Amino acid sequence: MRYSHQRETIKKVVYGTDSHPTAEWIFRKTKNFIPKISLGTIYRNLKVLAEMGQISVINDDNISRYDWNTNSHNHLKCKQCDSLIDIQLVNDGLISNIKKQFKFDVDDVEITIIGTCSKHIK
Amino acid sequence: MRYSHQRETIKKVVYGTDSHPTAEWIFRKTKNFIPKISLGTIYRNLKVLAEMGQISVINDDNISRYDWNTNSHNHLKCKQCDSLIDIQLVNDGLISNIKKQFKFDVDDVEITIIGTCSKHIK
DNA sequence: ACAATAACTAGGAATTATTACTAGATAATA
DNA sequence: TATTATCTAGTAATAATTCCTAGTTATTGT
Repeated sequence: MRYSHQRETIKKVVYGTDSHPTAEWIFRKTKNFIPKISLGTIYRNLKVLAEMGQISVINDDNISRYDWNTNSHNHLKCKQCDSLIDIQLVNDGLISNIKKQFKFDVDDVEITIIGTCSKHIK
Repeated sequence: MRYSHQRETIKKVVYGTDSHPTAEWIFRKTKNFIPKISLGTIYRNLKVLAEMGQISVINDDNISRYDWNTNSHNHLKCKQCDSLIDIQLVNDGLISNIKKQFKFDVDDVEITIIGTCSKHIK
């Protein structure tokens, strides 16, 4: 893996937000630093960064979002403003329970809680 | 909403499997009954069936899968064979806890457990 | 049963997100 | 500094899904 200015810049952009941005958003932001960067470069580097475990990919309504936070965590998804909020749920017994009950080796637990965030509740 | 032979057939196809099929799979199956049906008709009717609450939509790796089971339930997703297995986890306190802790009105809790299913564990 | 009509369909074009391809640019190395 | 393997920009291709339209069909009132 060779150093690349593009990849480092993309990484900084992802690390600079909590907004779980899409590739398109990252593209627009990165263009502020490298105006001639192409969308293909964004996708290719997001993929390798994910493979290297430096960012994680979130699957939201058939579009990929990216997250600097690679620790296993969960999301509140607001239907009204479409935002994703990070939370940390503790599911102590869950993994061993699943393993016992279904003979299923757990790698990851994805929990997304869908509803309405505090901004829209009066 | 008018009766439509196409929609009824699509619904039967979805209700006839536990495999969480994609639109493409449903298209192929439905063609056995209505050879000239078009993919657009499949998508349009899957959408209205979902809006009517007669089927549910699962978001799996940026492709939509459909499920006759509209009760809130969870999935085990096997990395090896890419299958989705229905399970029912009880999260009693979770919803009221989320509401209290984050002032977030919960509509639905999506839990997908990713790993390796029993078929691949010797 | 029949005509009027609003909703539905087939077929294809358009859109969106993403990946693939290629000639030229650039980081690593000797 | 020359070599070379990897990377990029730009563009074409692909995949999933939605949109559009002329023609078809279920429904409703007669």
